[in-house]
Amino acid sequence: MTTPPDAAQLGREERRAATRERILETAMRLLVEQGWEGLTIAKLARELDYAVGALYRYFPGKSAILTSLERRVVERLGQDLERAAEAARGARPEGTPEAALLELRVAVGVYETLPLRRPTDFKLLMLSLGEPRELVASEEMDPSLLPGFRALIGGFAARLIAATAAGARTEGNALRRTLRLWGALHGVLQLRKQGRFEPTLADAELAEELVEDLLAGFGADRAALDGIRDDARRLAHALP
Amino acid sequence: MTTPPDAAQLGREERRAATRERILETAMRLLVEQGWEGLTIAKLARELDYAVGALYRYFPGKSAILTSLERRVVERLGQDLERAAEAARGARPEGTPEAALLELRVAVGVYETLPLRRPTDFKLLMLSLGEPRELVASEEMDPSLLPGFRALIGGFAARLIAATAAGARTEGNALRRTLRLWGALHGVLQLRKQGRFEPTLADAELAEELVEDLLAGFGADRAALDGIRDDARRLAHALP
Amino acid sequence: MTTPPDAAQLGREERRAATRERILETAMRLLVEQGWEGLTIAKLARELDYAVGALYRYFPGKSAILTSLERRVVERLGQDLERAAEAARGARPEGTPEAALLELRVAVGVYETLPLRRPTDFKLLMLSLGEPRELVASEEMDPSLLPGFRALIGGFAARLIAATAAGARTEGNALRRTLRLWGALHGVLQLRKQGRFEPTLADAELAEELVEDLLAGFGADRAALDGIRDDARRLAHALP
Amino acid sequence: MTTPPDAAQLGREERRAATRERILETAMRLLVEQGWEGLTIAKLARELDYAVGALYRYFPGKSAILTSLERRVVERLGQDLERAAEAARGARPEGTPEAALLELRVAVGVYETLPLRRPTDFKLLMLSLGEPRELVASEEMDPSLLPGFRALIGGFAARLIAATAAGARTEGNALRRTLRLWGALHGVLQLRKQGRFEPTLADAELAEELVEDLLAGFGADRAALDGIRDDARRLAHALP
DNA sequence: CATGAATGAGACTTCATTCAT
DNA sequence: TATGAATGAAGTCTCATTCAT
Repeated sequence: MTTPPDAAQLGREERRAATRERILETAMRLLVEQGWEGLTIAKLARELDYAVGALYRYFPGKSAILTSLERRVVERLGQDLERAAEAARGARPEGTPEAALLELRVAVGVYETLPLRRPTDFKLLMLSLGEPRELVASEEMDPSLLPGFRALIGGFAARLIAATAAGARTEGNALRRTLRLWGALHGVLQLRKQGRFEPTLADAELAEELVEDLLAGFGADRAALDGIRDDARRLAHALP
Repeated sequence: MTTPPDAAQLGREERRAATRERILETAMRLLVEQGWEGLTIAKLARELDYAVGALYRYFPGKSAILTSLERRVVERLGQDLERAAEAARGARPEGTPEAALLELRVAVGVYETLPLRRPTDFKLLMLSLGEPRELVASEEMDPSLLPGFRALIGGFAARLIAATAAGARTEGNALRRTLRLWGALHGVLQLRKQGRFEPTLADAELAEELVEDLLAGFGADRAALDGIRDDARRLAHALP
Repeated sequence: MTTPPDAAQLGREERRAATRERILETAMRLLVEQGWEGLTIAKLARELDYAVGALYRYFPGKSAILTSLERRVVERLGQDLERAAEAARGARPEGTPEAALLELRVAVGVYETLPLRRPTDFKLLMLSLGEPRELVASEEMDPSLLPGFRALIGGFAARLIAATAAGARTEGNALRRTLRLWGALHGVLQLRKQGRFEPTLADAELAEELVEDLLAGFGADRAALDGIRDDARRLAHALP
Repeated sequence: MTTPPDAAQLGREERRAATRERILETAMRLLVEQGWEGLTIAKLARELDYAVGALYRYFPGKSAILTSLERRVVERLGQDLERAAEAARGARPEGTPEAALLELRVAVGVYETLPLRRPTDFKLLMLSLGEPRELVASEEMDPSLLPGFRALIGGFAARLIAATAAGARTEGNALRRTLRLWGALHGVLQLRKQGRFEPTLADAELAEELVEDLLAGFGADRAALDGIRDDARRLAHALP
């Protein structure tokens, strides 16, 4: 039942993966451009210059596509976080409270700049988090999504702990603080959509202020936050 | 030629309004139970034991129903805020910083407890705020929704200003702080849906912690926050 | 089973007739303004400031309204013809070929000017004659329509015969000529709708030329036709 | 990567065209049998033993079907005219007045015999010309219909001019005469539907008489018309 | 692997008609 | 008589999915 792993096969597998990727790319674009009802299989196929039936060779159905989209978003966010950590590492003398705070701040900045860096990714998250019903019925929910999600949260929490250890802020449950930070930040970013009602809502600095408020609320020193602000911004926006 | 302009007429108007209400009630339930695509005219009619056509005597179309739902939610939230303000007024000596802080804290609590007090209302807000695309196309968006929304925000902001004036917290732009507070709170509340992934997310105290963090970040005294916590909880949960 | 014909009853009957008339008037307007699908019972009732159900006290159904509309058109056309004959009578010395020709010409003019004088009536005729299917299913077709129609045709034919007898034109089957004349005239008038494709089609003189061609084809003298043209025009347009 | 661009490909295209044809055929039948409201997508699908959705792969909507039907009718009429001209060419010595008159007469005969040769096509024209409102909203009216229509009219006019040049009839504006002829002929043919009221109306010779009347009215010699009548009839009826 | 024809349920909306009040 | 709430079938169109080629 196993297929011979020779060159031809590999080439085939690779082409398959590339096609899957193309499909997901286009699906994501349609999704955020035209909303849920804008993503139809027929439109997707037309956009890809494919036949409708062909898509079903790559995905068992529409909801599988949606699940894959969600996973991709989570994965990319994880990669962003890693890259950001690396970039932040060298910006301050290692081991200092400031270094730990900057690393934490940049990690938050990764999410903060998501609507700018990957608007479609962010919109998908909005869709996912906003729907009272699950996007994809729980039974068919790909369980592999969960670890990715956990890893993300874990990464944040680790940085909070590191910052604490470095004396940058007071004690407190790191996981809970992470979740508060993430939820709050997402909530504020999400308000941007309502900018047509209240222009202030579309304001990009609203999120930055929130993050500083919260970190200050967690015990971080306002002066220290001021000191790293420019570097944090630069590093976060420098991400792909 | 003249029609009796009293009892009979009035009765008819009243029954009409009652029917409208019933329709909205049921629509709301379907919406939050089954999501956007779960609310179909046919299902709504079946649930109401009505013929499909009958609904169109009460609302010109599906989007009119959605708009009405949104307006109702905003209106009720406004009423909640007023009642909460009244209730909070007597709980502390008037004019003291604590009184101002409590009033502010209870106002936030109104939103904080919304998922418990009016789960369907909250879910509708989630839906509204979460959809990247507008629920109802902007052109047909009932403009009367906007003032209600503005009034809500304004009410919050006024309380922030009052608290500041009473010395309960440091200076800062009240409107921007209101928006941050609201967005952040909504974001954290919204995470509860994800409780199946991460049980902590369903935790009711997460929101409370966030609010205290933020108010502290705005300059409020942690001790004062501790002092009013129980009263604030009680007053907010006592709302209908 | 007969109702007492006293004053009150009569008044009631009269009011009933007046209401029927109002309904027909409005129905006709909707019909020609918005086409078949533009005439709906609900719209009709709204326009009349009536309840839907009320209309069913005056007409058993929609098709009864349509039938009544058709009858009214035919009746009014008959009245027009009578008035026109009367008016034409005095314009030329009685008994002369010219008098007979003028009377005939004016009778034709009655139909020729119908689109101007009663646009809605004419459009209804277009609708009736143009639909391959009967407008109103034959079974429910009011048989009283037929006599009116026959009378109309008969009136025309009589004038053709009179004109022949007076030497104004050559022999030929009067009924057949009438039908040819009527059909041809209607056909040309009907083309006006296509004026947006070919402006000439909207030209009012096209019909006049056709009538003269045909009468000439029937044997009438071109000079005589020229001689009565202005009077014929004037008399036909003077009708209500 | 290249797909076989021959047999298979062609076969599919051909089948597609054939299906389109089948749809149009059936639509035309329903249309003329049951009128505008008799042509519904559901009925059409049922008649074709198709699913409703399938039709939308061939036509973007109902009005596209109607437009296509109209175009087909106009196109076929144009082809008929060409064939008839060819057939008439040899029947009389070239260049004689009689040859020109015959060619003209046969061209008219093409339309005259349309109700017999292509009853459904004629009924569609009745529908099109008879509806006061446009069948298909002007904006979505396929502009390619117009040239076909113009060409048709132009063909008639050219023959009238040719006949005049050959001395067969007196001077007069050819285009206007064409339009009169066409409109009048259509009007008389259209009366046939009313045969149930007045049997004479169903009479096939009524149209022939009209045409001769009109051509005579245009100045043609009655004797010449008599001389070509049989040939004209034969040639016109010989068309497919 | 790819195609695209076909399915069929289901979406929203309209409308002539009935009937309790 | 008049009202207007209610019916329910029918309208057009969409869409995820299947399957023979």
